[in-house]
Amino acid sequence: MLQQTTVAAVKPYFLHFLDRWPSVEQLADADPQEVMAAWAGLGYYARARNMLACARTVAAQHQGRFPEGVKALRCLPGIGEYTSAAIAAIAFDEPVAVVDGNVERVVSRLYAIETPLPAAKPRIRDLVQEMTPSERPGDFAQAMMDLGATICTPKRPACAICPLSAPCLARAEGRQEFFPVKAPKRAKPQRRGAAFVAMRQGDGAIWLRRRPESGMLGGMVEPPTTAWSVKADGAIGAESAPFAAGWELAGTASHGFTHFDLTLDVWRAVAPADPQSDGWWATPERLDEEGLPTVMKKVVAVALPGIIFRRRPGRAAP
DNA sequence: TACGCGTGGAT
DNA sequence: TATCCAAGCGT
Repeated sequence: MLQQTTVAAVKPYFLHFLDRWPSVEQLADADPQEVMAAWAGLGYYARARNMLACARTVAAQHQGRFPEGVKALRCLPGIGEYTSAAIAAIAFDEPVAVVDGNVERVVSRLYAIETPLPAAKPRIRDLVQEMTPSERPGDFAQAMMDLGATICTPKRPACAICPLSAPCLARAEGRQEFFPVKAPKRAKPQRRGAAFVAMRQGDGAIWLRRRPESGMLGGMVEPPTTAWSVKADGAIGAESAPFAAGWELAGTASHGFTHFDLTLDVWRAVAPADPQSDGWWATPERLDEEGLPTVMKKVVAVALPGIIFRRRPGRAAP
């Protein structure tokens, strides 16, 4: 959960998952759709699929206990170089280099590394491996990460109280804010599409479907949307709807993803009882449990201004 | 190696 | 408002 995600965002999800699936075996036996719904709002949904696959592997092939050693850990789904090293060092006392974004920043300043990231990663990993003590390597790893998170921060690092200020080469030159050097990132393209929110007469249930397992929002629930194409001028027409109905334009929903910005035209209609399309009806009370990703909650909110999503772990309803 | 992959808080 | 960035991974 903590991969590329802050502790504050993760905490309520983590507590809920531990409560709902307290052991590796229980998670391994979980309903995948329920796991995806429980992850909704946390982002990077491949992590949820990987975590479930990881639990199944640990349960089936390792008697429900995580294997010791970075190499065995590294073979598990969703556990890469950082996570395998963190588990090995913190849980199994293995003196391996644990390098996350915080440590990259600390070390790049400590040695004033001019090579841009991510090209500098191998060099940083070697330096951290040299620094890692054989005694309490897990505490060392967490101390380095916490140093980066609380003192050696991206903006305005607190060098005055930093235990590494004396040997820090960047600090000596007064250039700490210029590290780490990063490769330039490309501009975010704009994309456009349409979403179709169909309501059933009577109970106001909404027509939903599940997205393909791979790709954007893989395995997540949505009101039907078109493909998201390179931005064109003007609204996308109701002829793109998954079924015929009295579609009317309700507005637009915008959402920024990591690598593009999306604008969706939101169409609304009272639909036939049987749309003759892949999907299912979800009543307003059930919408929370369906676990819509954030962009889809925005879509529904545009179509139905009265709707309120409650179960966003740890956050007030919008 | 470079890119695809979410979301929300801080500045 | 715009930008950055967070306990990265898989392909």
